[in-house]
Amino acid sequence: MKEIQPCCEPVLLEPIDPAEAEELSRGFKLLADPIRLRILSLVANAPSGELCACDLPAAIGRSQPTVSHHLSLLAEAGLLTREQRGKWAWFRVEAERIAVLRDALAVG
Amino acid sequence: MKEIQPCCEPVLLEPIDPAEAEELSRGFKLLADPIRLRILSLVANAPSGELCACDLPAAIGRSQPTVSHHLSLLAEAGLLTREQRGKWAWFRVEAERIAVLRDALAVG
DNA sequence: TGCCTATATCGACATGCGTCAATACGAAGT
DNA sequence: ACTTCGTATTGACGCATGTCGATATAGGCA
Repeated sequence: MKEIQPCCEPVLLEPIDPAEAEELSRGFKLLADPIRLRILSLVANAPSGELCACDLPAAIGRSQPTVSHHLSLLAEAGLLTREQRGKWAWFRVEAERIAVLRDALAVG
Repeated sequence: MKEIQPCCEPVLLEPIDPAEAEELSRGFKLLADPIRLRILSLVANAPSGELCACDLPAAIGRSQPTVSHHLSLLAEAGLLTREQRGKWAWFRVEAERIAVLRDALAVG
């Protein structure tokens, strides 16, 4: 639905306006859940750089609908990209998207 | 209550375990609100490096209790430090704490 | 066609959280 | 002591969200 924009001034280095704060907070909300962080970590550290959704419920100990829900949120925001291969869905991390959030926390 | 630990492996560079994910997600939860981001930005960009709580309700357009609540959350987590001077409360950004969260998003 | 499996969606529930009015606390000044 | 003013706390409200069971969708295979 809403992709995280590759914009946004660094929060600590320059004043941000309400709109930017709203935008950035939407990004951090996605990182504000331990399951989603573990999903990102698992995908990022997969040997091939991608991970099949089928492995995630067992790997993180949540139901398939719950995992599917989190994957959708991460993909909608552009933090993950989904590639359907046959009946399996493979995911990769979109590093630049995460870098946007990281850079917003740049310290003087 | 819970301070953000200066620990935590980079999410994208090495696998994180559930406990680290829990810990990190608590940190990002604090950044997952536009009002708190604006507070951090206002304090960080204050000319003297510190800001009086008294200026915040007008600056961000929220009630005094709401601002006080957010300030407490940020201070409890160590992202802000509070200094009471007379009846005024002055806040500073604890840059290293925020750097911990930023570094967790390090990209290969 | 029919079955199996991987994934998505729906519906419902409990919990968490942002918000403010009202109130309490606390420090400085008269 | 009393008042004033900045801040913290309480209580209550609505809304968002994480979760799962049940169900739907869709692709591969026999």
